[in-house]
Amino acid sequence: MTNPLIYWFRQDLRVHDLPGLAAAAATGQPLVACYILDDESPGEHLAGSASKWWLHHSLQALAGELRTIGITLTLRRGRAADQLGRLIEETGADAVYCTRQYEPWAGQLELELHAALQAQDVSFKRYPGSLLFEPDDIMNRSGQPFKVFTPFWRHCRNGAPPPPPQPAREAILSHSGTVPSESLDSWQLCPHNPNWAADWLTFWQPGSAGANSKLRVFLAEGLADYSEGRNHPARETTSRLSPHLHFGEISPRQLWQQAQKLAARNPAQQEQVDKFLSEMGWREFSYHLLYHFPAMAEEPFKPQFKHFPWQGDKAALTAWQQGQTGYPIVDAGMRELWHTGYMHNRIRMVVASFLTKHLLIHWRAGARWFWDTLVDADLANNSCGWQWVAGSGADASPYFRIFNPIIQGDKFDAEGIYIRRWVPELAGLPDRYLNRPWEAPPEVLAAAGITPGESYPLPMVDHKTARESALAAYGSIRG
DNA sequence: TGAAATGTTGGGGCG
DNA sequence: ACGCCCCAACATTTC
Repeated sequence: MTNPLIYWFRQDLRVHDLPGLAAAAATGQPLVACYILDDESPGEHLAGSASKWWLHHSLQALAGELRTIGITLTLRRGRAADQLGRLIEETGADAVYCTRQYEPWAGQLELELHAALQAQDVSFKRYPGSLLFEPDDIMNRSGQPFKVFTPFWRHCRNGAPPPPPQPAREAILSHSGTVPSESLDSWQLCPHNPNWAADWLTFWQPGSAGANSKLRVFLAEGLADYSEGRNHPARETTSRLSPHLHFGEISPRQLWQQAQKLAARNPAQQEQVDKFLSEMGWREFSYHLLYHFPAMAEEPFKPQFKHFPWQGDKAALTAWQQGQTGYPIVDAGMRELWHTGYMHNRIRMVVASFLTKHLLIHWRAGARWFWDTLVDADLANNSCGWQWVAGSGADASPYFRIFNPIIQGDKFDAEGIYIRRWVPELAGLPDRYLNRPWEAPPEVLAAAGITPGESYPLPMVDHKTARESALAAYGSIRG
């Protein structure tokens, strides 16, 4: 009688193209599939509210998929090390397999588990599966990690392409019999009182099926105009795959392969495909940076930013969070985030620039808010993205690249579709005043039913003044 | 994956 | 015909 093997699901909530799971199946051992809700190991990087909502539904989807191949997903709550130990005791498993994670806390946990399990004669194996390229494989000529995106990505693209996804195989896993499981509902990952996610399932479908459907739609409809269209928040040109990628419901290798296939069939779209792949490249770059520089989530990558004169205006932070800054494009973005758990990437840059530069609020305050409210909250992308905007990151946008929220709105939401959707109190304004309601003549405001300062806030800061203060603040830390 | 300030050029109105 | 001014359009530099 062979001992069972535990496959420990983490941020790899899929069945297909998952090397660790394939390796587990290849052993021929009976399988115990588990997910452990660990509130302790992540420390302050414990999943936020929107992520928890997603996790609930994603686990439900995964359990369903596993069921179709005869496997029951066992749910446990507690420290991963404790729960794995308990499962080993209960089942007599002699091995634990999982997919690697790259967050500093997660890497630390993997090391500890490796030691602890080995001491009990249980083998612990971790496999790649969340990235196109492993961080240890991508180094510059002097053996150091890349700190600039362009050479990083050139290096990745010039080397061997990522291996193609593994073909789907059916019913290769045998289950090890019943192992007691907690109930997903008892974890209460979904919000209630109030249930702010009541309608989220109408636009999100967590799980592999939802991921594949998003990919299909993107390849068929979004990709053709990706390069330009991706900048326009009202267009449905972006893939919206980020939460699916974060939870590992679809593998990046699959995205790579499908996009390349499409370019092979239709060479005219190569430029669009390359752009899409390079966005995946930014994801890789962030993961590699966080892996090599684990302080990235807490500390500025550029040390001089330790002395940046951030301001801690609580009321200003609240106005930003609630989408009440008086700058329509900023407010639209913040409200999209609050209502859907998502924000278009272009607008993320705009609101992040506004928080760190117009309001001079620390990027970590913004990162924390995103962490709690985004369904795609991801430590690598979030930390690197915020540091990029704030100017403190590796290969960051120069500090003085201060987005003008008025011009950004004019340029990327020229017809005002995005603003009218998320800031409906401005819907009656003609396009030319949508991004500058304070300039609208009284009769135009009256016709649109707007009372500045009441139905919609006046700008909380003057753009020109704020820009000058930001430049002065930056001047104070320049070497 | 910016914006604003500054510089340059060239066309048109006009004395 | 010419110089002058204005200004849009574009280019460069500066933050």
